[in-house]
Amino acid sequence: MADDKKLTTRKADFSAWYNEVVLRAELADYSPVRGCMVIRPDGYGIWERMQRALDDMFKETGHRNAYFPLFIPQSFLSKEAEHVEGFAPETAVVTHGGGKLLEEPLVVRPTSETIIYAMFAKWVQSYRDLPLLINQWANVVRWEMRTRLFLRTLEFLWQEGHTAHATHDEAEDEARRMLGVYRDFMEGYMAMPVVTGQKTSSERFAGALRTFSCEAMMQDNKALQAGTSHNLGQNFAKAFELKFQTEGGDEAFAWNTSWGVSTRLVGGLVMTHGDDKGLRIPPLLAPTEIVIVPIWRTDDDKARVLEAAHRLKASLAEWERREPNRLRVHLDARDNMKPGAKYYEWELRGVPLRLELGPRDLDSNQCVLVRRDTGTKETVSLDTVGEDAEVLLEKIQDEMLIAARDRREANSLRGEISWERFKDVMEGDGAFVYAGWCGSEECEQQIKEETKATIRVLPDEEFRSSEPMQRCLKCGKPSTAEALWAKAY
RNA sequence: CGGGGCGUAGCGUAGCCUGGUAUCGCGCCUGCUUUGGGAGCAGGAGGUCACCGGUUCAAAUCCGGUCGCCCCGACCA
Repeated sequence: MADDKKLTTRKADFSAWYNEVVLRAELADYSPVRGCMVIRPDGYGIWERMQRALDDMFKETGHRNAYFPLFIPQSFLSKEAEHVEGFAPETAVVTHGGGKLLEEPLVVRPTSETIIYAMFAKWVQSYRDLPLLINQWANVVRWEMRTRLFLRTLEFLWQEGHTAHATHDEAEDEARRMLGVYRDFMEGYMAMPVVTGQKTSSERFAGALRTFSCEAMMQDNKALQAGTSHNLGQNFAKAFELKFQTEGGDEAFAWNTSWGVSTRLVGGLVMTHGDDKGLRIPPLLAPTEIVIVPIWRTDDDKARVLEAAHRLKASLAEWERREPNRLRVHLDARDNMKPGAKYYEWELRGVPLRLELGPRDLDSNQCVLVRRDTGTKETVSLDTVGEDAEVLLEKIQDEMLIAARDRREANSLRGEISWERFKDVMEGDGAFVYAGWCGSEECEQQIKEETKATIRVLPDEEFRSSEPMQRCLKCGKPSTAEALWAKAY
């Protein structure tokens, strides 16, 4: 009986643990359609908070939201050679409408570059129309072979930013800027540290000049590509006649960028912070930050504790915290469950702070605050609980990021590494390995075949090792770039 | 698409080999006692045994087929 209440541990089976947490914390459920998922209110609540934060950041950097159609004429996809090659195999295609065969099949968007740049071409005539900075929140469909809740489903929710610029350098700056926005969000809100850098040509987005990525380490030491930003060069502009007149009167193709993050981030959150008790949600993304669990013994106690708990909830919800928005508080007044059972449930659901309130507390005008991340308890006065809770939530947010970064660094390897040792590491517990690379696709490919590890990114300077790499991990020839190797989702 | 596993109540399962009234736990409903780390007792509701066909007096069980899901690989955010 105790057994089916316990989660599979991360150590015993990380993949099973992940599925159980997602299902039992009610983030999502399997749907009647293969490979598709239903995002339940607790999961969607996290996504909504992610959306809100990201959307504000996009607006601050000058972008505006728009919406483009779900259906894309099949011919559009074919206009950019690499793009069609990359995405055609995984598209869903509508061939019939209203019972009739369509003249041209419609692809359900796997991503919207083609239809968006076709529209940009209509809207841009002059350099004065640039830059054009657009974002859309949408669903997309990719017919994947194998799916996993949040990490890879046939349909998923995301945002895709699409911009057009007058010069290569402006586009490059934009792609870089948005990668930075992603990083700020992932670290600041998700408490999920990332390594940023550039993808090698084999991992580059289909149709892009350069792809930049944020890579996060999950608790099984595998990498999760959490967000990408692409400098598309003029590839799509040329395919869709996205031209403008320059200041000097010449005609030129625009330079594009695109960048996106998806509901996959929710999966990343689970695998970054979850523990063997369940989910741990960083306060800034938690739909509920504080759960009040009232405790009573007698009917008299029950009445006065519940009354006090309602008042406490109201006063916490009114608390004028320094950051915008009020404390998000839930009172668990269910009377058919004992407090202990409630504790387990809210721990599973990942609410960052639990507030216990019982007769003894009331008698001394106090309550108990329990942190979900560390399990530590502290007793605080009811007169100051709003401020105490606010301070504690900020602390939890900060310390979750520190803990996640410490874990990543503890599982990262730097410096000279032999090929044999590298293989052992990848066969064993896995790691982020910073190692030299000769720059050849052959070595990259061989390493992937032999170890399943891939180059996640050629890391940006701040992540690179203090000593430059001398030799390629595989072939021993002089290294041309430091690479971050890991197995990936 | 290859390999493996599985479809029995809301969830998890036993039964299948050897055909004969559908098993248990959790959850749910009612009542009483409980409530500071997963409550107890009593009573109760809930099932086209994935689907189609066959064999048989009789099929969850045997035979044939179909569908679906999960896990592991090749593809990918």
